[in-house]
Amino acid sequence: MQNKDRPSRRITAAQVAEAAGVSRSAVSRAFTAGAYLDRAKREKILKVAQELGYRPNALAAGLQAAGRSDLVAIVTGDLVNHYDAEILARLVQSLRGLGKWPVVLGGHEDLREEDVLGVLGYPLDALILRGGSVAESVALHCAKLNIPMILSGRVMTAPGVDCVCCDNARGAAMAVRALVARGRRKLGYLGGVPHLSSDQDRRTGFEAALAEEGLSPAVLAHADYSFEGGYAAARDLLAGGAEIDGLFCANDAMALGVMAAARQEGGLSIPEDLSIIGFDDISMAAWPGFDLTTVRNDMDQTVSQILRLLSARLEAPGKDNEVAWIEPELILRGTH
Amino acid sequence: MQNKDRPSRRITAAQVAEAAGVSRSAVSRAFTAGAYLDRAKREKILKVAQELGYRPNALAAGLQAAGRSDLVAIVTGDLVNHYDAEILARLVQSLRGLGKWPVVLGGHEDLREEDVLGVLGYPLDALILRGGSVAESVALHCAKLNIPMILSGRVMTAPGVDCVCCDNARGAAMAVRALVARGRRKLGYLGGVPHLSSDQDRRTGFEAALAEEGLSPAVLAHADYSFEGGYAAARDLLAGGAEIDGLFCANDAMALGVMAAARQEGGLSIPEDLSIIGFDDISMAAWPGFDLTTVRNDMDQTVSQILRLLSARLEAPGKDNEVAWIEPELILRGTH
DNA sequence: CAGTTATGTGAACACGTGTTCATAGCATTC
DNA sequence: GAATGCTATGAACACGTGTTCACATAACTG
Repeated sequence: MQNKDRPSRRITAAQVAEAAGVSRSAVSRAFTAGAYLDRAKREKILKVAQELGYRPNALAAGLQAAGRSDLVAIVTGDLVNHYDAEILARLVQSLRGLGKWPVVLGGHEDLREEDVLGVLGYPLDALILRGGSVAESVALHCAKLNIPMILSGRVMTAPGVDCVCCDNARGAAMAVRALVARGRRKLGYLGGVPHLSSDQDRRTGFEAALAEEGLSPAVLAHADYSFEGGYAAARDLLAGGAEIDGLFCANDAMALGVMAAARQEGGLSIPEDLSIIGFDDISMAAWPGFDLTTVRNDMDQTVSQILRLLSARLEAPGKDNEVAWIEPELILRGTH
Repeated sequence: MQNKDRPSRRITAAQVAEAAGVSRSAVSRAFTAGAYLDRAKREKILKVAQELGYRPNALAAGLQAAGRSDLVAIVTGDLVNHYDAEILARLVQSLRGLGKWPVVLGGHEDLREEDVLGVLGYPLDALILRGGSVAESVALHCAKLNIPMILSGRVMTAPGVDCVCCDNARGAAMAVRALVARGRRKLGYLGGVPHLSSDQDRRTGFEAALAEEGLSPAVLAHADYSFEGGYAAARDLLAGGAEIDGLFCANDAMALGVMAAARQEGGLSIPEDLSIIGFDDISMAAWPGFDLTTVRNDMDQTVSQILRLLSARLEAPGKDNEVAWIEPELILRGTH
């Protein structure tokens, strides 16, 4: 039916060669920096190529030098969480700086493990996994395929797997000490999904720091990391008559929800009636009207460490796995 | 230096064939649904493949049947804008439903046109471009490469380019009428980047609707689509003594910033002293504490239209270009 | 001038797949 | 029993590129 030279096919180097009256090799060389090629010839080829709209097929090129496809998969957390969205933006930008192309997965609630495994069909330079519960299974497959994996927000010990993680327990302890220093004694913890290690670490850090002060938790609750979840949890706590004067939340979004509920449903003043500290330091936390005291889980550091580990791994694929710890920092604003 | 059969190379179909004692063709057939292959043989091959951790190389497979690489590039807007982040999340999820892999670009302020052109090196099934100012130039290159392009948030007439766009002027008019119905007469417009057509359309729609009511704009200002920008703009307006009783903002983030500034810097009550209406209806607009009246730029509809146009284009590459209009909807909450 | 080195060039190969082609065995049909 | 159709299989090809190889030619060097 269709012509053999149907225009819907992409222009190929051979066609450029024919049009320019040179060999196909010359065309390839024209697009390869530092290749031996007569200057005038190269210019002519590039001109013809531009006219025809030719561009070397990256798929074919990637097939060539196995082990450098320049594709990097990113499995991101739910983008409704602003922390994940901001991390992703920085990650995409930085990867481009390294000449890599990011293939993005996830970003919504229900990430299918099947999809993550599917992307491994591509000879990825690396897989960057943010948090998530599928890490173990994915790491196994990555190992067999010799695809480096970088885990962010969690620690895992496996060959070829590097990790970037915030010292969650320490961050939680900083929050506790700040609350205690303000005279708060009846402290609660509002966690997220309990089976995530980051949540567990923040909770145990909270409890340990509390114990050091000779205190015990007044409340241990959990929601779903969302503003709405934090709002609902706080409303339930207030309705249940929970007596707390300070609340440490496992992320900023929930903390903001708690603030809204405390003010609107409970008629409380913050921080007079209730101190609140969040975690992450998303850009929203600094907004006037929120002015949230929080534990910074530094995004710039996280991303730059991810990129450092990535570069190191690409340079020495067999090197020992490494864990880069991000030091939390307490950002004092107006809610504690 | 390194062994020819060094383990750092990906397992290939030929190796599986040798290990299973079959031909390489058989291995390929084992992974191809509906191919003639003895059932026992297929099972054996799949078993050996799993043991070796073999997975067909998607790059080589994509090279095979030209025109179906299953790669789709998404050029997203700044992910600090929650609207773009939420759209991206939905887009990524939906594309996976179509079996496509999204390569994501942008997400930050300074998108380099060079990057967008670079991704065209891959034989993309399509390029999805959100807003942006690089559309014309990119469309030209896409046309030459026969890569379908879908533009969202803007309209452009070019062969092979389909568009999804909100009726911005109509949305602005809805906001104006709602404000006038509330008795507001001194209305201002706070726009975003003035050279974007979406901003222009919202502004002209604002002015036209105002003219229909026999009014003229009290203020025409603009910021950068961010909360901080909205805050600063509102502060300046207040300091400059601008007399307005209603403000229509070109997106929700700025509207929220304006609210914060009006309350904190100007001591104003909303909506008693100043009515505010935003645009987009990001999830944050519904948060208690904000409760922002806004013009919904429906994300689900936008994404589903993008996917519909994508499917149609893939099915019939030569079909006429199409523009899908999204009808804006006024969401009445507490700030107008 | 002979000898070495640097520069150009096209043919051929390799990358790893999906698919066509030709062939063969086997079962079913008339 | 011959003819037909279906299933199964390996060899060979095509996809589009980067790079090596072999071989020229030109430019230096002593």
